[in-house]
Amino acid sequence: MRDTVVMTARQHTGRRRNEAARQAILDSAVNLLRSYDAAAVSVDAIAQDAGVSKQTIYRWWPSKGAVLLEALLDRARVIAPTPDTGDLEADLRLFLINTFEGVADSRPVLLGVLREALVDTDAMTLLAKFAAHRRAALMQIVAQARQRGESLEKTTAALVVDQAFGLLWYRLIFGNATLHKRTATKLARVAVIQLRA
Amino acid sequence: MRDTVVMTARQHTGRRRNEAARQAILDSAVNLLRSYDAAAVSVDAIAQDAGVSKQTIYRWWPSKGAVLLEALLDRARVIAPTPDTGDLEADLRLFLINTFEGVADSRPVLLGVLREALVDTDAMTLLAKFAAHRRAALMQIVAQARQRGESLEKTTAALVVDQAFGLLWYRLIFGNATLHKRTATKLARVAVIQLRA
Amino acid sequence: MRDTVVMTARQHTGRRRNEAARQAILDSAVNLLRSYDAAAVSVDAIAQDAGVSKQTIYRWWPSKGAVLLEALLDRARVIAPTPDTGDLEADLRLFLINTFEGVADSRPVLLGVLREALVDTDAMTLLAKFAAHRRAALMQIVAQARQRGESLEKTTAALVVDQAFGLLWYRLIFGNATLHKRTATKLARVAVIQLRA
Amino acid sequence: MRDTVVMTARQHTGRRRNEAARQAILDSAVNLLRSYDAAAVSVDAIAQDAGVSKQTIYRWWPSKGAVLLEALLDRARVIAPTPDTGDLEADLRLFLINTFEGVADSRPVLLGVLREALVDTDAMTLLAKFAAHRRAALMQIVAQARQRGESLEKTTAALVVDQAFGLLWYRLIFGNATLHKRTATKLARVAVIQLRA
DNA sequence: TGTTAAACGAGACGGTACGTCTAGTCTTGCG
DNA sequence: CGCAAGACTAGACGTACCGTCTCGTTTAACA
Repeated sequence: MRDTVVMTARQHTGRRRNEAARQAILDSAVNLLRSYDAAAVSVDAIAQDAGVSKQTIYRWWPSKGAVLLEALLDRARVIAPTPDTGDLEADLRLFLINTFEGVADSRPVLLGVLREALVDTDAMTLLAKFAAHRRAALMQIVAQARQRGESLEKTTAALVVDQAFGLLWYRLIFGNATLHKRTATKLARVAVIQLRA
Repeated sequence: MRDTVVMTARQHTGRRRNEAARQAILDSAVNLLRSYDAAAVSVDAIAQDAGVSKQTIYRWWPSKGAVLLEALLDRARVIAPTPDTGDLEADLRLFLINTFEGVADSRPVLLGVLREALVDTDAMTLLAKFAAHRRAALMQIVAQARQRGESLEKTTAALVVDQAFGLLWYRLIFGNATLHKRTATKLARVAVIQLRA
Repeated sequence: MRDTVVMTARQHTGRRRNEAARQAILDSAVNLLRSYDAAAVSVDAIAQDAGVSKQTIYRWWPSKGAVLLEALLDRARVIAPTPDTGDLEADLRLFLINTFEGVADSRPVLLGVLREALVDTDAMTLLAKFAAHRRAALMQIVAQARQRGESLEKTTAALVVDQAFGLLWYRLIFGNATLHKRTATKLARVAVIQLRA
Repeated sequence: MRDTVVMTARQHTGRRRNEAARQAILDSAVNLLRSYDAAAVSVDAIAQDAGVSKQTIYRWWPSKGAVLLEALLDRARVIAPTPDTGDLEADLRLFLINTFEGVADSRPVLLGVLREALVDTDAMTLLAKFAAHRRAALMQIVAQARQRGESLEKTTAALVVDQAFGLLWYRLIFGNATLHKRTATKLARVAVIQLRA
């Protein structure tokens, strides 16, 4: 679809994996998740849009969910780095602002991945791993503060982390409120209050 | 009928909706969601398990998601009442404990509903409405405290509410931590701290 | 449908069968068979069009096919009388002309009945009985000639009769040629030749 | 070979149609039509009996009727060849005997096809085409005689042909008389009389 | 320079579920 | 009891999608 006009068709790469095809697949996955109403993202559609055979998809990914997840990660500004400014609230604020921003325009992708994960156990495993990874990143910020001498309870930290990502997912799913920079700022502030209480 | 002069809303004639069938359908929906691997909850399966024709399901619900959602609500010990003890933290604690308890053994049902909602727009509308209703109940607790004279910011309240339900859904989805009574207690405590800060 | 504007609704007749309802049902059956694409003649449609409950249909007829068949017979100019002019060819000609004429604008009805008969054994029994009746009428013409002294073989007569009605149904079904008055005339002529050979 | 010629058409890629599946489907269609009460020939039943997915049927045929028709043709001992013995009556006799024989044990199949054709327009189109083909074959026999110098009217020929096939279908449908070899012989004789009259 | 084997496109296949449609039965309350 | 309204069971219909399975082609790497 995208290729019809300009490109002279992807080259075969013979025995080696065709990186262009991989990219085209991930692009198509994201595009379809974004453009259509979420439900309409079938593997056939991805394959067709990417100008790729369905088999090529299933050669490299075990399921649709896995494709979507990799598409998410590949694209993911979602993945905010762990800052270390020496100030707990500042670190939290930066992390959350980055995360919220990255997530904002990936909403359909994230929800698509979640949907698939709720259907397919394997996909859920992958997504859960990703979520764990993100929690670890946020925990790391608290750990840094603890290493600087602050006395912060570990149980509380776990709660705060889940509250933060919970807020994120909750609003992504239900769309009841936005995930602005201001929200992130406020969230960082109250998180610090909780942690130090 | 056509002859009668003043029509005060047509009398119901014809066979009435079979309430037993309705209950059987909702029961089966819940049972299947609970017992099997989530994916196996097909409309055919529900119909068969309920000893009902598929048509009877589609006569009363627009889609599978709608059935699951109603099953959820129907059963919902999920739906905790809004307590009013005169103490903010106590109210929050009670509400959250009840909510967590109700949710605990409904996990497969809730995730099934969520899955369907992510596929089916109508189902999502319904689920979102339900979620809004629950948020309102929690907000009500804060409003009660405000009426007792406490000065609590509304924006913060909204954030705290979404954090609480966010935590709930996040842990339901990813299963990374449980939703104990202790968690609810702790959550209530930190929520109060946030609100009063 | 027909009734909405003018009629003031059929009266209930209490314990006795409502003849108006019977007529309305047969009318609707024929109308629907004629107007729509044959396939759309459901019992619900007939009931609705006749302003009648489905149960009323099934109270008096065993199946849809039976309704259609009775509708056919009721309406049936199809049912040509057995003429007796004293001349074999003239009798045949008259009978066939009448039959063809009656059949011409009942094509959708006849095909509808046939369709139903091919699905429903009971309906087929009824239709076969009707067909036998019609064959008997045509045989009667030959019998009359025989009584006038003509020597006509019975086996041949049976063949000629089936050829005539066969032609009729064949052309009704496949629509490959029309059933004009001229066709009837010609058919009568060749039939006589066959019979006297 | 196919390769030697200049190929303008696109090369076939992809998995090729499974001929065994096609055969199995047609076999099952015929078997079910024969064995069960006509009505029980559902697409699901055919698919199951053939060990084939329903989608595979719908991939290749537009409707159930189309499958049944092809099953009929595929099997068709129905399709008698056009003989050319140099004698009109002999040719007719041979053709009709063959046709009757072929038709005899295909009765359920033929009626099944007819039933479907009366429901489904596409199927009717196919069946009508088949019928036209058969009429042409019979007409051919008359044409041969005309070429040998016999003066046979064309209009009469058309009538005779429709009478013959009409007889065939009429008796198939109503089962009022059999389609013996003797019937065919007699039919050929009277047909010749008609044609030469 | 061939030969081999992985990667690829196309696309058929089995399976499972969806939501729709009918036939025929059953139930309720009015007349 | 006849009737209108209309819910109910049973089961077929045709569609959509998943993940698997050929085919025949392309090309990197090896012989």
